[in-house]
Amino acid sequence: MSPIAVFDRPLTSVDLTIFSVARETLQVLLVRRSGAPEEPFPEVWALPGGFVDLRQDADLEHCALRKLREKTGVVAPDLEKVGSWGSAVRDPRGWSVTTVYLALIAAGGTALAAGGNAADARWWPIEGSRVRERLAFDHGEILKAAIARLRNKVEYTSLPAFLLTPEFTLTELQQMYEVVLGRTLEKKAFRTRMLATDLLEEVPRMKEGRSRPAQLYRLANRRRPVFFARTFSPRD
Amino acid sequence: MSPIAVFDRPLTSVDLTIFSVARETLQVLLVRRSGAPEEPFPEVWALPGGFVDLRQDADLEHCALRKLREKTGVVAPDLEKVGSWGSAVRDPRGWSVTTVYLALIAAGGTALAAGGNAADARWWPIEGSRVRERLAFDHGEILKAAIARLRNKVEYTSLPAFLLTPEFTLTELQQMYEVVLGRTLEKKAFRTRMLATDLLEEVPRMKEGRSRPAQLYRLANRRRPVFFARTFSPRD
DNA sequence: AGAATAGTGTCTCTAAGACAGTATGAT
DNA sequence: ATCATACTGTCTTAGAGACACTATTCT
Repeated sequence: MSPIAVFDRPLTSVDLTIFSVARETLQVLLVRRSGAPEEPFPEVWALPGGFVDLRQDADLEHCALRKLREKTGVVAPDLEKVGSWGSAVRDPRGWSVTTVYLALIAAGGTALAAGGNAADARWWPIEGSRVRERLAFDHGEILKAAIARLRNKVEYTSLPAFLLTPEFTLTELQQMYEVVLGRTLEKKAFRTRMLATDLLEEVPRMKEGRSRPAQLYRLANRRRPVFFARTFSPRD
Repeated sequence: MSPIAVFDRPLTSVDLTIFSVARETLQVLLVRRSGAPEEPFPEVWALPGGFVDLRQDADLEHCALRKLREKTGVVAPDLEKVGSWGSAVRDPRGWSVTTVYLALIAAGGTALAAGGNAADARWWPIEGSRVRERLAFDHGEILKAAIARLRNKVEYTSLPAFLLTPEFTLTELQQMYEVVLGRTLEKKAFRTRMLATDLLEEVPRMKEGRSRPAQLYRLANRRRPVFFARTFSPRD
């Protein structure tokens, strides 16, 4: 094989699908692209992301974490690969490959005001499998795939716990599942299932409200989501 | 944002994890790298793959299909993204990103003799989550992730059907599942489950053998794997 | 007392696991 | 008849779904 010429190298970027829940709706973080006319898709909304910086980024995940920090000021508790998209035509500047990550962040608390172009970052509600706005590049298709991945994974993991503040009630957790999945869940089955794992720890405190107080829980292990049993489950 | 200099572009490749089953063992296709001393990892076994050809390949999946065809002469019935790996150090030639695909091909029938360096392509048995040989680059880690993905997906899809010839018996299908998962399955539950979907179609023929003939089936829809019901399954 | 929300009891239903039993071919 | 393998009957168990019921706070 001959040496690889630089013109054989595609443009390489990272994009992020960052989800949260606000006002009982799944939301995704988008940024508005620069208005400079030499840029593709000027002023069009897009997934946050950007080109890999070979001097700054040790690997793709570091690059994604850096972009996330620059755009939102948060450190993602969970960053998951969604896939990569690469073709000759997805970017008018030439053959390009993007690697896409997915992150869930807690509702409300995040100030988007950190970066320079932060005024042009905002949450968009998911309607079905998309946002109302038409997105730059193939980001509409990518977002669709990320939502599908998220919904699928929520069926059998504790991922939605990352959408909540450190302490929460079972009802709040159930609401996160329901918002992401777009359907209601049965209360008793949900609670039995959640408590059957070692996912949650009671904290010795109740959430007071307008009625009966609710037990507060926190994640027993903040790092990675728990996987629930599924079909063909191994014998023990 | 300033224009992207070519030296900001990582090397970009595609690698394939191609699995089959032979002699009751899951096998992965590996190729031996060139012995030329200026190449990294000379004569070391590696996943088949190579750099994207910006003039030849329309997109990453076409590139993967081309590599697969060049190495094995088969057209993959199912090509699935596993993920991408990119870092400054995974290739000694510089910052590189590889996108990894997974394919299952039917046992036995495939002649590996197609390409030029075909003598250096062979099936390696999977032992646990790896092959005995030490692989080039980070291909050991990538293979481990691909096997994990495969095993996980087999728990709830009809993927192993792609490991079989067009017509097969339920016992043969069950054996494919058992080999991939590395554990035995209960016969009655397996058959009930398979026949409960519209995955299979009876063909009006039996497989004759040393004992009672077995009903032959084929896939009702050859295109994509079927997904089985799982926890939190939607109400109908 | 009544509203509101937290949390439980319990029945049904489905599908997996276990495993013994029956069916149908070759020899 | 015996062996080998295909295929089924049926009991048990685990967990989801349904849904009514009880519990604890507030006003």
